[in-house]
Amino acid sequence: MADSIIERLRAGGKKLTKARRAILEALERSSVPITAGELHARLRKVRVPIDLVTVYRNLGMLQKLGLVTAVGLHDGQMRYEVRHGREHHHHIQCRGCGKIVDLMLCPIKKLTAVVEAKTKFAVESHTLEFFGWCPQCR
Amino acid sequence: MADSIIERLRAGGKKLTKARRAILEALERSSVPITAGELHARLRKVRVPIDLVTVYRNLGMLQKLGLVTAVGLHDGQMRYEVRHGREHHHHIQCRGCGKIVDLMLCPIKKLTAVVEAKTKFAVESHTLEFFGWCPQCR
DNA sequence: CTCTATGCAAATAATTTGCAAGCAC
DNA sequence: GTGCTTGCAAATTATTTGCATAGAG
Repeated sequence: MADSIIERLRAGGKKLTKARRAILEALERSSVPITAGELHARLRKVRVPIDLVTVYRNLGMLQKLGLVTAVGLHDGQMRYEVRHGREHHHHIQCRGCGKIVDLMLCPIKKLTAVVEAKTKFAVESHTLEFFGWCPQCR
Repeated sequence: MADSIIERLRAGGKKLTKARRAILEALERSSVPITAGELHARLRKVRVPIDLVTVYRNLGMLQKLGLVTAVGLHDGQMRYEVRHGREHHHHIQCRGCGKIVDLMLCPIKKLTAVVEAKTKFAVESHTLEFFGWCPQCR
């Protein structure tokens, strides 16, 4: 796990517990965003006796620190992925099998100024997700 | 309420009930997406005695028929807006007061071909939401 | 009349909160 | 030691489902 993550935790007055370390490592292992439940299941499979509540609490905290990003794919639950040290990107999910694929692109940056001019809002973030049918399902 | 909506309902084997008409009218009155709960509250305020369950069931059905669109703004609940007869667009929500404003723009159409080429998915839809701070809250 | 729609109660599912005990620093 | 953390139980919130009755076409 990157040193800078530990620094960011310290800067937020957070401690590096066993549970927390396991959560961060599991998140870093995943190439696509996963739900709190999936994360919890993966940890238990590796014999990390952790409570689901702890997973939720840590995901929330990591999000506030900007180390993790939440992704909502409209299926009733949130998914989370490491943000720290990874490039900003978006996703596409298959309507058939639910598979998620990273899309290493973002056409929004140039648009932010337009949005700010139109709305007078100070744009802080955005979400962009695609839905469709993967090669196997279509 | 537009005739074509009634036609679309009929085409789907749906009836035009009092509750359904009220839901559609309330949705058409709203300029921004609203939650099932908000919709329910507005109907009761106008003395339309309808059950929350009926609201949910109708929103789900209208979505399947393509008459309504679901918008997820990452705050634990879905919002819905009329799609039929309105132009495709996106939204921005204030992190402070929660206010939602329509953004009549969409930079994604041109991008769809790129995404399809990259992923081999057949892209069906997308979501794009902005978050930031409105003039009053920043 | 027939089939869809609704209300009411109850069930799910995801996520959050309270509190006492545990662990990092 | 002291304060952040965790586990366990319980509460919340959003949404869904079962079933008998009511209503549209």
